[in-house]
Parts: sequence; C-alpha cells; structure tokens
Amino acid sequence: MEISEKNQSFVYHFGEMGSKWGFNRTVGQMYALLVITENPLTANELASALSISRGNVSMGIKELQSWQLVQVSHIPGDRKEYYRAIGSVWDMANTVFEERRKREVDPTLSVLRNLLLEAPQDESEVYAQQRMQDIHDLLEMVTSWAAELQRLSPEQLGTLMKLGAGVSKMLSVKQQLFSNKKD
Amino acid sequence: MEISEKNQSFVYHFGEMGSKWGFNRTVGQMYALLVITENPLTANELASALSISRGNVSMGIKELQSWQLVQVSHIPGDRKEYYRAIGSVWDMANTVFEERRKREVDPTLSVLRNLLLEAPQDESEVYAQQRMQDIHDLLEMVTSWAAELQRLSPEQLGTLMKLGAGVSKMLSVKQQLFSNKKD
DNA sequence: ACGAACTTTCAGACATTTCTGAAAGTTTAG
DNA sequence: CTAAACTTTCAGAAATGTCTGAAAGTTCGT
Repeated sequence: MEISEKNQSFVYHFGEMGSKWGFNRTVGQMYALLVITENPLTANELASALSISRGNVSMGIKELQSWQLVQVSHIPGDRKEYYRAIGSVWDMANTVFEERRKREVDPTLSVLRNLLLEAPQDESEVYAQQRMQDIHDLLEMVTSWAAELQRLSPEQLGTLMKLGAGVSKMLSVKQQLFSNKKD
Repeated sequence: MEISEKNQSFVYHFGEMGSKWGFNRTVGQMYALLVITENPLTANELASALSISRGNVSMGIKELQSWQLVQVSHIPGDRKEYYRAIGSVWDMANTVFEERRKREVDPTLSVLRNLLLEAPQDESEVYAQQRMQDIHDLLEMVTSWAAELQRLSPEQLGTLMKLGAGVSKMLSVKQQLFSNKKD
C-alpha cells in the first residue's frame, strides 16, 4: 500500500511528535495513518505503507491497544485482523490524557503522599516538604479538574471553550460578590 | 553535598518522571533538587549531590535555563555561580506547559494548516483532510483555552478549580436557557 | 491431525541519547 | 600579563531505545 504525498507528511510529522507524547516514532506513524484512513487496515498494509517490519507493526499495535486507541475488526471469510482508530478526535485526546495521567501523575502523587506522611527530620526537610506539598496540591487540583472536564459532553466542552475570555469576567464578578458578602 | 534519604527518593522519582516531560533524567533530578532546596546551589554541589559529572551539570543548567526554570545568583566575594529554581510551583507548571506547547503543539498546528490549504486530490484525501481539520480545531481550542487560563491569577484559578462539579451544572443551565430561546 | 494463513516473540543489529572527563575558554585579582 | 578559580565544550564511551527477520505460536478449515 502507498500513501499520498500529503498524507505522508502528516504521518511523518506525527511520528516525530508522537515520540514526545509517550510512544515511539513508528507507533506514532501507525496511529496517524489509522486516523486518516477511513477503512480499517491490516498489519501487512501498515508495514508496507510505512516501510517497517511486520514484527514492528505487531508490537506497535499492542502498544496502541494498551493505550486503548485502536480497535480490531474482522471481515467474514477473511482471517486477517483489521485495525482502525477508535472514536472521535476528542475521544482520542481524552484517552491520551487519561492514560498519561495514570502513567505519570498518579505514581508521582503516590510518592508525594508517602513522603508527606513522614515527619521532617531537620530544617532542610521542613522546607522540602513544603515544596512537595505545593506540588502535591497542584497535581491533585489538576487531576480533579481534568476528571471534571472528562465528564462533560463534547457540546458542553465546546460551550465552555467558546466562553474563552468570558471565564475571567465571570470569576471576577463571582469574587466581588463573594468579598462583599464578607464585609 | 549529600541529600537526606527522603529528599533523595523525591529527586530520583522526579528524574524518572522528568524524562517523560521533555527533559532527561539528570536534568529532572537537578531541577527537583533545586526546588526542594531553600538556598541556591553551585554546580559542584549539584554534581556531588547527584553523583554526576561537572560537565553534565553545566549542560543541564543550560537546558533548564532554556526552559526559564532556573536563576543564577552570586555571592559577593565569591566567583561561583549559584543556581535556584524560579518562582512558585504554579509558575513552574505554567512555564513547562507553555514551553511544551511551543515545542510540540505549535509545529503541529503549522503543519496541519499547510496541509489543509491544499485541495484534496481524491476520495481518500478528503477523509484524511476532515480528520486533520478535527485535530487542528481541537488543538486550537486547547491552545486558546490554555492561554486564557494562564492569564488568570492563581487565586482566580483556585476559585475555578474549586468550582469543580459546579461547572457542568452551570453549563447545563446555560444550555437549557439557550435552547428555550431558540424554540 | 495437518497444513495454510495468519500473529507474536525475541535475540541481536542498529540508532539515538546521555554522560564523562580532559581540554579549551572565561573572568577576575593582583 | 599571569595565575587561579571557575565554566563550557565536545569526542568518544556507555546506556538506552528501536527495529528487523527468523522462528515459534495460534487459529481455523478440512
């Protein structure tokens, strides 16, 4: 299988970028190709389209499955497995974020929680614990906020996003009301 | 210089994590150590505390400076350079996000924009362009939203975060009103 | 039970990234 | 100008990550 020149530059670019997002170059390319291809592809098609070995495709697919990003389907009377990207672009972004959170943020939070349980032994550990607490709080805030966003429907998200600059206005009104009450 | 056992596990963990966030293990360790240490450190102190070479520290500092995460200071009568982490934890997170956006999202947006300018040559390119458009729109939305968040003060952010589940309620009310108007 | 059509695994080749340490560069004091 | 006290650079060593392709494994129809 060959790819058109235009699609190729997309696929290659995603290969480079993908490697910054937690998977390697060929996995990025495979995923990009699956996303822009309407009909499902076989492992051999992926291998020939990207000029990589059959074995590499097999491992890449496994990786993408662990990220819950691809789906396997079958065609009656055909033994081959056909792969396609799962869900909408928004679903994909959601999945990648959640996966990254599980792999990167959650372990950090757990390390921080353990370290914060122990009593500081000296001056320097007091300061260190304060900084760890800051980081812990920030990560928890971001995590719960992200969970909240994931619960929203795509339409609600669109509304929220379009709100744009409105958010800060809304907040400043809210805060003024709040501080007035206190006085 | 030695680090206490507790601080060491923090530093090492951040080394591992840091490598997933765009810089390598030792750079992550250096940064973690600077964050939890109140007084500025010299390059030699960093090297001995982390058991890495002096040259490596020099390159790491350069990297951290390119991320705008460390500051150099001097002590009168002392030739050495003293390094410390810049700003609050929130500032750090902001900086890292912005830096990552510049390095990862912006180039992708530019590639996508170029590809979307050209007319599709066939059926398959039409579909491909639709997916590229989806990704483009999503990235733009996220980018502008992130820019908006950065403009908020830490306090406003706190309010917004604490709003939590409130956001979806607020939005659903807003949308009901909106759809009523349409009827 | 056998063979055809497929997929997965994994040892070793290859590629990339990171690290060291010696040498070169810079700055300041005298 | 020179020496001392520092920092930076960079070639090559070490470590890590990726890819290939042959062999082993799986599944299905007969």
